[in-house]
Amino acid sequence: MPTPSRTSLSEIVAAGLTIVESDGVEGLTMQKVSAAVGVQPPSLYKRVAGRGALLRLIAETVLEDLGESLGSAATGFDPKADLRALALAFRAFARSRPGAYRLLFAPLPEDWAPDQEMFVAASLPVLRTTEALVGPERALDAARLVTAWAHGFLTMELAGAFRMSGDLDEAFEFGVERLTVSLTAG
Amino acid sequence: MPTPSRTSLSEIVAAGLTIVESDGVEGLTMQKVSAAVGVQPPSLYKRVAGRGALLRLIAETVLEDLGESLGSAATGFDPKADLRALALAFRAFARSRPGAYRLLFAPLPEDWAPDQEMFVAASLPVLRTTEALVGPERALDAARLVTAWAHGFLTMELAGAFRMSGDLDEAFEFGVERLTVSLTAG
DNA sequence: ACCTGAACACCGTTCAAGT
DNA sequence: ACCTGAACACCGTTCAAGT
Repeated sequence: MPTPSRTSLSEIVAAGLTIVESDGVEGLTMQKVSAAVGVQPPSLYKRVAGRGALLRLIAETVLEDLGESLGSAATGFDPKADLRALALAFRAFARSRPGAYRLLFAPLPEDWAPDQEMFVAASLPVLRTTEALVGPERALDAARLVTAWAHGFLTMELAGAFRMSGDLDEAFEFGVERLTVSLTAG
Repeated sequence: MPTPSRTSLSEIVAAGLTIVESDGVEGLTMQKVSAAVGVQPPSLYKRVAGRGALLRLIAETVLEDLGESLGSAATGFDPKADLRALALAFRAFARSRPGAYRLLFAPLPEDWAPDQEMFVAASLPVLRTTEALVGPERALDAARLVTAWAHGFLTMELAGAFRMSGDLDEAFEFGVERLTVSLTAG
């Protein structure tokens, strides 16, 4: 006699996302997730291979959201304006969902990092913009320069790693400007 | 009747550093540490407040090492050459000790992040170099641009986040060059 | 087919008891 | 003064048993 389903994979992922945001990656436990969806911990394993697999699913969801944010930030008309818009969208995303953002680059247990292609897909708007700026030859190097800077900046901002003195907004704008210059002067 | 000490704080930290390097931050358990120094887990609490405190001590050790690496990379004579040397030293450090490097920016449990001033101290060579390049006014913004890029690049390189196509060494050199240009053209 | 309780191997941490 | 074993509250995960 079949037992009626009391939860679903998407509900589990959604609950996990909420927990990651409030308690961080370390705070995501199968027990919290199971409690959030109204089930006992062992039942989760009917839908998810384990904690690592769940973290990957959550991270992939976040990557999709990030990709959408970036995708709608770039217009495709003015590459210099797009570069700035992408940077601002990136920062806005990380600041509004710091837990989710941190998950993307957190050292996940046992090779549960999200699929490589999902990172590529999410950063496609950046690659298109740098291609418009520096041409196809250097587009990838330029995209790496920009994304590395943006990611590093946000990681350090979220970690409070440079709250020394000075305005962080200004520091970010400084970065955008100089990067834009360096990619258009070449 | 006093029991003879069977270990020491420095031995514990050293053992922890080794474990972080081999097993990652998540892999550092008090049990592994205690086994490595030849003691029972509860004994560690005589010298260290807990796992978080130990991680902080380890991270501070790593920060000191990084600061030394950076400090000996810059000569102080040629700021442009120093910037490149700093970037290469930074990358060499992260690649030779990825576990230790990752620890620096890992989300540590409960506010156990290393002291703010230790980050500042470690990155002082970068600040001195950018000051020589762009002047005292913009030195901090410029240092943040460089360190954010370098940190972001290494985080993504270590995470395998952009092993797509293309040469990573080349991408790194591209970044150094463009950043140097952007900081000397202003 | 899905859920559950019990169980196992692991955690961090506390504490009374030993020397 | 330092160490230990026992204990506690928590983990992730497996599995036999229920419906």
